[in-house]
Amino acid sequence: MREPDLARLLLEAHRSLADEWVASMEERGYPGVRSGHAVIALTIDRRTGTRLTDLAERARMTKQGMMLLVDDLESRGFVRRVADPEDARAKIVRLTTRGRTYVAESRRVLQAVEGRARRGLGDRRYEQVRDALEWLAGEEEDEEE
Amino acid sequence: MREPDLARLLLEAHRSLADEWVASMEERGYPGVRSGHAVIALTIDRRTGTRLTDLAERARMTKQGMMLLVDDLESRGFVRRVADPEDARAKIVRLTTRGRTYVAESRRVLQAVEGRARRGLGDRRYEQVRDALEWLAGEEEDEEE
DNA sequence: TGAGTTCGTCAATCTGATTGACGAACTCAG
DNA sequence: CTGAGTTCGTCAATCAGATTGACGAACTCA
Repeated sequence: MREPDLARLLLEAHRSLADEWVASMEERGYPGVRSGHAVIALTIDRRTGTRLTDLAERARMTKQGMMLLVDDLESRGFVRRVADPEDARAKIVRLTTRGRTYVAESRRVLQAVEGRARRGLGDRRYEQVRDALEWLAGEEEDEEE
Repeated sequence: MREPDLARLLLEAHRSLADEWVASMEERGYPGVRSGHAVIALTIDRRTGTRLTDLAERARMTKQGMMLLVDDLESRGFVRRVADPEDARAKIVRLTTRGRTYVAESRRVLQAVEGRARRGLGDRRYEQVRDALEWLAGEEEDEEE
C-alpha cells in the first residue's frame, strides 16, 4: 500500500478546486468571495428565496454556521432577509438583483472549474471518481450504534 | 453534468475518513487526537526526530501552524523538543517512548481506515481514485504567471 | 390553554491556518 | 574578522469555519 494519506489527498484536492473557484471569481470582479458562498449559490431558490434553516439543512451545516454565511452575503448586498408571511418566526433569505448576478456567475465558474477537472480526467474516470467520493463521503457516518 | 459540487464531495469524503481515524484512535484509548497529528505520524523520523521546519515543509504548512501541532503533541508527552547539536537555532522534535507507541498506533489505524476504503472500492478503483486525486491536488496550484 | 417544538439569534469556544515581527544563530563575501 | 543577509523557532494578532448552549418569540396541537 502506498502511504496511507488518502484523507490528506482528498483535502488537498478540495482546496485546489476551492481556491481555483475563488481566484476565478475574484478575477471576474468579485472580491471577498468565500468558499462557503458556493453552497448557497447551488442550493438557494433563486426566485422565491429559502429559509435559513432549509439552507443549513441542504448544506449539511448548523443554522449558526449558515447564519454567518448569510450575514456575510447580506453585508455585501447579495441577499436580504425578509419576513416569511407564513411563519412569523422565520425569515426568508432572498437574492437581491446583484445577488442573482452573483449566483449566476458563481454557478458558471463552478461549472467551468469542474469542467476542467472533467476534461483533465476524462469523462469515464470523472464519473468513477464521483461515485467513489460519494461512497467515501456516505459510508461510516451512521456508525454510532 | 451533475451538480458541480465536486469540491464539496471531496471535503465530505475527507471528513468522513478523518473522523473515522479520530474515532478509532479514541476507542483505542487515545483521547484528544487531532486530525493534524496524522501528518506528523506519517512524516516524522521515528528514531532521530525531525526539525520543526522540515516537518512543516513535509506537511506543506507554515512553521507556525506546525508549531501549534507540536505544542499540542508536546503537552501530551508524545514529543520533546531537543536542541540540535548541529545548529543552535534549531530544535529537533523527537518522539518520546509514549510518542513512538502513539505514532505506531496512528499508522496502524490509518492503514486500517484506508484499507477499508480500498476494500470498499476495489483495488483498481482505489488506485484510479488516488491517481485522480493526485492530479486534482497538483494541477493549477502553480498558475500564478 | 399550556407543553413542547421550531426559528433565528447571541455568545462563547475551538480548530486550523495565516501574516507580521523579532531575537538568536548561522553563512559567506569581502 | 566583520557585517549583511538569511534561517530557525517563537510570539502575537487575526481570520475562516464550525460547534455547543441558551434564549425569546412564534407556532402546533392535544
